[in-house]
Amino acid sequence: MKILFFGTPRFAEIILQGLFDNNFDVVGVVCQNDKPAGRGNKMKTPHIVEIAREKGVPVYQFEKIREHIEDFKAMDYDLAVTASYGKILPKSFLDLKPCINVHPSMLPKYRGATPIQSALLNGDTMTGVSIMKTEVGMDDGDIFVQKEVEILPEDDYVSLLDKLAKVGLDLLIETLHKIENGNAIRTPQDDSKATFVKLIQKEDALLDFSMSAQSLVNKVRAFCENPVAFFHLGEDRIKVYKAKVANMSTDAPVGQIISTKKHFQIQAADGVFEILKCQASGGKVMDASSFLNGYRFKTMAVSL
RNA sequence: CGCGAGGUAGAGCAGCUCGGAAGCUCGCCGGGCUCAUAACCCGGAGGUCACAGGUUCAAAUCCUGUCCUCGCAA
Repeated sequence: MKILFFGTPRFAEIILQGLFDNNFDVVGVVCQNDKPAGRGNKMKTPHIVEIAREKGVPVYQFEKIREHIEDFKAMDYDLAVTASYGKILPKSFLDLKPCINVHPSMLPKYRGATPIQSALLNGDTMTGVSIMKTEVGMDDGDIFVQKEVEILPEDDYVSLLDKLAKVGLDLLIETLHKIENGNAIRTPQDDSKATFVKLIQKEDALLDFSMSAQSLVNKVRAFCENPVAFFHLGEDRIKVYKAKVANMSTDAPVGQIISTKKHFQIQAADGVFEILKCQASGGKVMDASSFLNGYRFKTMAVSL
């Protein structure tokens, strides 16, 4: 069975690599265009391109899928597989050949672009992965199989994504075999239970200390890779990569920095938020003790 | 040529404006105090101040070039 793979970021990389490792016949990889990124706005090629090229698999970076329907018609493949491709596939493409999708949530919960972050933000203790038929609608196709995955308190976006991708790979392989053998069964989603999650904006990552300490920690966990939770301290912007709820209570006002000696602690609405790993503008990411060793506090209250 | 910050001991920083004996916090090693400790006290090791040129009696500090790291914006 010849597979045409669609996907761009890390989640897709893991799935694609897994397909290669299990000797699936991937005949092409479609991913997003090179984009100007970082300092100097140099063009950056998605990392998945390297993974594909290592295997000698052709890579297609189409700006608009619907303008390349003829190209797809000319390709020799049996099934399209998508894994966080990042764009909605047009009906004209979906009508060509069957297409299935790996979605990191227990559909119909968390349809949309940010299921992993949303589960963390909401403090969920369980999430999962679904393999489904790709349809024109947003993540609303029939489900082949799905499996729950536990979210541990210490999980963050990166660790959870890795877990979900691995489970997703297993489920995908299982489904591919069933499709090949003609015994795949799929069941419709219960649309009445569907929930949707939106793209993340940079401002969503601002830490508002009038929220609970746990929800602040959840924000840090959800955004640890991008855009990274942050707050303003005087003129500086501090990005927080890792944090926990400190087991203590004070009567300090919200946003007050409680300790800068051994611990970097800030008062939140209902408790104390402790920073474990952070970064100031222009500086490197460092653990709290290193940060506190050198940082010169000009103010002891977070700008709200 | 998008805007900006920075490279000084194992880590994080000050010193640079106004050139003139390398400092601070933490860690590490040794000793002391303590019922005890992430606490406290005393002592110690550890740095060609990113690299290369230049100016100077003298450069971490001034000038020129190179390499590297990072924040913002897209």
